[in-house]
Amino acid sequence: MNDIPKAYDPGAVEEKWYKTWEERGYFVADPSSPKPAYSIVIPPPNVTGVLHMGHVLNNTIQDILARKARMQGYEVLWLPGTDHAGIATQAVVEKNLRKQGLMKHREDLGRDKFLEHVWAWKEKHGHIIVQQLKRLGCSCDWSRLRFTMDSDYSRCVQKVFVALFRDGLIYRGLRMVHWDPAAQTALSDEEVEWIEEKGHLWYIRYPLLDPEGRTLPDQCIIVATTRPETMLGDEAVAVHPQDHRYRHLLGRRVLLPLRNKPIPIVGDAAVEPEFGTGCVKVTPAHDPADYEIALRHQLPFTVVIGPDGRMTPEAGHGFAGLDRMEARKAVVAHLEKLGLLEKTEDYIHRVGYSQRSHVPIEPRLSEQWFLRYPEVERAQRVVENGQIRFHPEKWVKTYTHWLSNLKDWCISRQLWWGHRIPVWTRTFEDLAELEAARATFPLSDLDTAIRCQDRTMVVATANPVLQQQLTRDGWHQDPDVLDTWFSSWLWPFATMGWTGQAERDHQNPTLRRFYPTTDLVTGPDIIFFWVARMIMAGLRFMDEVPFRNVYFTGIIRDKHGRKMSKSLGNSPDPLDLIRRYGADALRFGTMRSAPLGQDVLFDEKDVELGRNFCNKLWNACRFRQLQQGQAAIALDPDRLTVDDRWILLKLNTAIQEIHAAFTEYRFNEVTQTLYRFFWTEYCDWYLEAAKAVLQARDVYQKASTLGVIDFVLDHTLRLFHPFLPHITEELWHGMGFTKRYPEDRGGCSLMFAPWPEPFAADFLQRYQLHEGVLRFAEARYALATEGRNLRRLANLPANRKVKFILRPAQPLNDYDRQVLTLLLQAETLELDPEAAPRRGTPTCRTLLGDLYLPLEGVVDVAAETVRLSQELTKIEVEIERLQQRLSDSEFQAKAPPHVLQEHERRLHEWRQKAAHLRSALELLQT
RNA sequence: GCGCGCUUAGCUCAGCGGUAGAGCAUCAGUAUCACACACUGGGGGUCGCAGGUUCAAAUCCUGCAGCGCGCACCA
Repeated sequence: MNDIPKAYDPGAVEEKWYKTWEERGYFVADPSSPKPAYSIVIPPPNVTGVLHMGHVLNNTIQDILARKARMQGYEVLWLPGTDHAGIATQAVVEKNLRKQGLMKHREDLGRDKFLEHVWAWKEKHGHIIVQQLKRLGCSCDWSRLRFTMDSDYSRCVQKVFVALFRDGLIYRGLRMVHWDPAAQTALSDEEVEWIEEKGHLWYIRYPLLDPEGRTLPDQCIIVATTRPETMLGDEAVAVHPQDHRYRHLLGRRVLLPLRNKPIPIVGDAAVEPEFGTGCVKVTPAHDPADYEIALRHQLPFTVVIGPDGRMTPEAGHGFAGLDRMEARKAVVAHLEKLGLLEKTEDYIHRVGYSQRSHVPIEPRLSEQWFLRYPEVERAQRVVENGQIRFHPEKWVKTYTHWLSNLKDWCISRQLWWGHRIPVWTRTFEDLAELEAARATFPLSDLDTAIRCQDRTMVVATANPVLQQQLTRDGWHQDPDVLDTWFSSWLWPFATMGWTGQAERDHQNPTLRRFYPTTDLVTGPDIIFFWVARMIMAGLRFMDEVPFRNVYFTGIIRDKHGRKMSKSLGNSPDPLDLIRRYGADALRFGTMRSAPLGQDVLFDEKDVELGRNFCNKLWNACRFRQLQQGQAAIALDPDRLTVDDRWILLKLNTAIQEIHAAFTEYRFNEVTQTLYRFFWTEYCDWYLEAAKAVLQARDVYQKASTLGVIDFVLDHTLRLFHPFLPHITEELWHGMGFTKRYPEDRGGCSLMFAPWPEPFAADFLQRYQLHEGVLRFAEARYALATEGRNLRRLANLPANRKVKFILRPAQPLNDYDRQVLTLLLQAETLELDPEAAPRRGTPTCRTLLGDLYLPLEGVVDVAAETVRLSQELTKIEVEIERLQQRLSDSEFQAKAPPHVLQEHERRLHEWRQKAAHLRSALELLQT
């Protein structure tokens, strides 16, 4: 017991307890438990990723919620898992294989071989993030670890696809999509980041042709463009049909420079006459707006930029093969040489970048699969009417705005790593043959949906037998995979074993108990990608919201407010922080600096503070352990000192504040309250005062105080446990608190000890815990501070024992005197109602009386005179202000009585202080 | 352009109608027997600007400015 080390060393303690909890199955959720249910599903991290600060913030919050719920007596399911992260993972593996020289392009290996490599990569790296979450202390039910590419999960994805396909919400079509030339795949609208950039507006002359197709000297139409390289694919020039500058040219043609191709001038209302020259070059295959114009005017689609971002042969000699950015320079150079570049203006515009590969996206015309979102209105309603609550609430607006401006979701990706689209097609010789084939499909198979167009039959199926058969029979399976989010949006129920068969799902104990989940904790950056879509999927397939509350964290930034990124090198490795400071320290520091709804400016200092705090907690318990003597088991009202009552009241206040903060998900406030209570109120004041009893000989009194200490520490450890799970568990056992609780409620582990509740009224009454106690205790603490200041002013070192004299303004008993002596670090404190100071005696006035440091001549008279005069001036200003206030008849008439009283009390206090200062000054002068 | 948020001590933020607060940083002192990852004391703010409401405004209202973030097909 007395060999507890002076400094807390988290390393061994943390690993030991995590292992114990896991081995004893404490994290496992039992659906058959009689307790009420509490559940969270983890936002699945990338399976091959590593832990970053965002994960730390996010998962610490989830762990706090889960651990608190367990203590509150809930059966807790925190369901963990990982995400296959299509583009990111495939890109990493491709890069790796290329580095190893195993391939140049994935086609070199072929689909099956390539996927073997990805799976091998997943097997190799997949456990890393899980291990890291464990190291952080996350109390997930690991027996239920899920992966979005698990076979069960894949079946869910396929079933959902088939169901939506059957309902006509999923369709395939030729569309202009956002194309990522680096990953070479289509993206959804949400995956494009619009970044404002400095660019140019190039004004290009397109020579006008006469009706016979001959060039007309000096007659040109000038178009303005930010992307001159696309002109190689122009098929028209458009003007507003009502624009009288150009109306007469409608129907005429211009000669497309560099390609020497005649193209028409068309009238289209989409053209804004005010912008540029009022003439738009129309590139149907490379611009969404131009695509629409082209459809309206039946223009051809000439593709001049290939899927890899290089110019195609269609771009013509001299350009074909160039990268689009090189082509831009080349086109401008050529135009300049030909004298067709009218002018170049600087221009700030927004360029779409792929969120994944950070290259400019390229609008591209291609066949893709789309989803018309289901349950949109209901999804909007459940958030607006509070069935799902957002914290902070401000995100509701963002959410509903997005939902009311939805476009269909492009769900196909030209990748190999992911859920392959479960669609097989076959084109038959004639309709009769098609009908014959169609008749062979059982209509009762809910996992299969069929659509026919002409002689082509499209079969979407999640039925594995049928899938194999179709492949065997030579049907063609769609080569694309689904957007990763198309699997993530099913996460809350697919992870719980959803099958889509109502009866089976109804029997599923996990779904029954734990769906809908209670809380979701995630970043606002994926409100559209994930949160909104989960709500839609939940409503569609479970007919119930997926969660009751969504807590949106802030984004973790560095201490300068910059986003954390690998290239900036400002992203600390959480595992390194854990090694150096401990997981508890990291958790506490992160939570303490993370206010609700605001970005978190992370500083390693926060973690240091967390470590220091753990050390403080450790030593406070160590101090208790080092005390000899027996502690009272129950608190004895007759033996409680004023300090005991004070700390009990402060504890109650802290519990109340913590409850209030938790109901609003204000985790940083909880940590701040805990910090203040434990460090300032308990350690700095209460423990120091309690030493008066602990150092005395009265064993009964000492037992009582030790009882209070144990009572407070017991509560403190429980309150801290969700934030600092490891150290609190260690101390819970070390202090022997397990003996105070039943086996399943704290006797074996702090994890299941009861969550502290504010004290009941009869408790407060029995121990006489009321306002008056606070006043008196705090007056004594204020006196201590004043006295320490006196000592400081007299330049007396803190360790020099000195005598203080107090002329008491109210009776003080011997216990109070002893406490004050201790708090003042005094040799003695003499209570003398007649005390009259000699000249040059440092003195101050407190609520409890005038305090003297009877050491003449130790004060620097000049300096002290200045200081006191300045203070007097300040006080006189305060008095003046208060007097003015109080003499105002309107204030007298309208201010509530307690405010009036408070002002009068304050005025009295200030006047007392002023009077004392004046006499102190006088004492110095003479 | 529309919407949202922020602006309080050197830094990060609390406070949201009745004497301006915390942590860190800073300055001074301390090896006191829980803790130097500590203790003690101090200094530091006309609460972005301008109006208004009120007996009383950092706090409520209006306008302005600066910063940040969403959303929007003006090439």
